[in-house]
Amino acid sequence: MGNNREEQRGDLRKRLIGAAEARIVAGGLEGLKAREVTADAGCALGMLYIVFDDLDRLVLQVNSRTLARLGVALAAAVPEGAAPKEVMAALAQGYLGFALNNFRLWSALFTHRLPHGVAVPEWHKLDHEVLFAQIIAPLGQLRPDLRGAELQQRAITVFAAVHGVVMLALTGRFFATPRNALAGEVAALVDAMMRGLAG
Amino acid sequence: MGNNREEQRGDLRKRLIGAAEARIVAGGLEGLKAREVTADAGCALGMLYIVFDDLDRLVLQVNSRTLARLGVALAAAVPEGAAPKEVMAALAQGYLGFALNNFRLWSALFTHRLPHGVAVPEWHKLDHEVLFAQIIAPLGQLRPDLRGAELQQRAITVFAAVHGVVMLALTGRFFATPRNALAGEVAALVDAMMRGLAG
DNA sequence: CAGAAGTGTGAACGATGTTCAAAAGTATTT
DNA sequence: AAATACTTTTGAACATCGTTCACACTTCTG
Repeated sequence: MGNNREEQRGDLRKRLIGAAEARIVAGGLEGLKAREVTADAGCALGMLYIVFDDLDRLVLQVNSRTLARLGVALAAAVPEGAAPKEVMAALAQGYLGFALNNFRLWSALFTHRLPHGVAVPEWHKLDHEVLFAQIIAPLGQLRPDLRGAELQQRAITVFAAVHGVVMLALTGRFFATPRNALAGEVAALVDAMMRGLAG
Repeated sequence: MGNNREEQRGDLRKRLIGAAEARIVAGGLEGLKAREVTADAGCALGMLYIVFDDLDRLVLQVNSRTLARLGVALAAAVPEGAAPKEVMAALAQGYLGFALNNFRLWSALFTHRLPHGVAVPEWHKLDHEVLFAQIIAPLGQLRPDLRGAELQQRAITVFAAVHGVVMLALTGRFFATPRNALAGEVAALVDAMMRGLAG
């Protein structure tokens, strides 16, 4: 328990982020209310707007934590010394697994929007590198002709394709992809992309 | 101009949908306000809740119109008598073009959410078939082993992959895919998927 | 034309994010 | 230790939403 003011402020910061995360896990992004989260954290309503600028910035903090956890989960999903194609397949399945196991936190990453005209802070943008960082190396092996910005861009595209399949299956309210078919579809997509790329 | 009550009600319905569409085009989904849209349509606030159940149902009507237009745009994007791979490439570019040219209406298709526990009406679900309907035939030619539900499922996956790339590039607030690189990335993705599938 | 039935209205309600004057707490000075 | 200046916290008040519903108005019926 911190004694001086800085430590107490830091404590409150953590309590607010934790409470917000719990509320999102329990009821999704739209279940996050300023009054509830401050009550959970044991502070007055106004403190939220002193510690963070507004509710949106608090969500950004939760999202950054989720991204960090996602990075760890992806790294853990790749077997040691696997071939590039196997790394890709493992990363895709790891991504799908994380989305399934942390559905509401993962969903908040992509459904949260800042108000019009408000830019995403730079520190938060950088946290999104985990989404494609581990794709770059194996993709570079499959496509030695791609380098630097081009390679990174293609890695983003590969991620986006897998993400699209997972996203539409899990949050799309139209044509339902059955859960038991989802892993197979993701595998088929990655396999096709990799075979086509390496072709 | 309708004279009897049914016709007047139908007129109001159309005016409300048109006004809602215009508001979404002008300011996105979150720029759609009940008071503004009823003022635009020239009726009292309460009429919105008599003609439609609530604001969400009105958005569903706008989205259905957008989907219908998307279907037309996709059909127009495919050249006569093209080979399956070319049809796929043309559909993907057509989809990207529609998203770019109708950004806010297209965006509303995927960012709009119903409240927790409210199911999407069946008639609206069916309107989403245009998203993958035209993919089925060429995909079936490339993969004669896939049939029926499996083929349709794979078509959905192919659409979802392309959609993911377009979505993240256009609405993702992280890693920006430059606009001039987007068409090339989509083309590369479709090419890789098709080569891998047919391989 | 009187009354019944149906239709349209917009003030009022409840929920929500945000602000800010005042209260409570802490540090500094005398 | 008391008085004063400064900082931190509080929660009532505000503005903006979607939504409702008692009432006014219109149209049909006898």
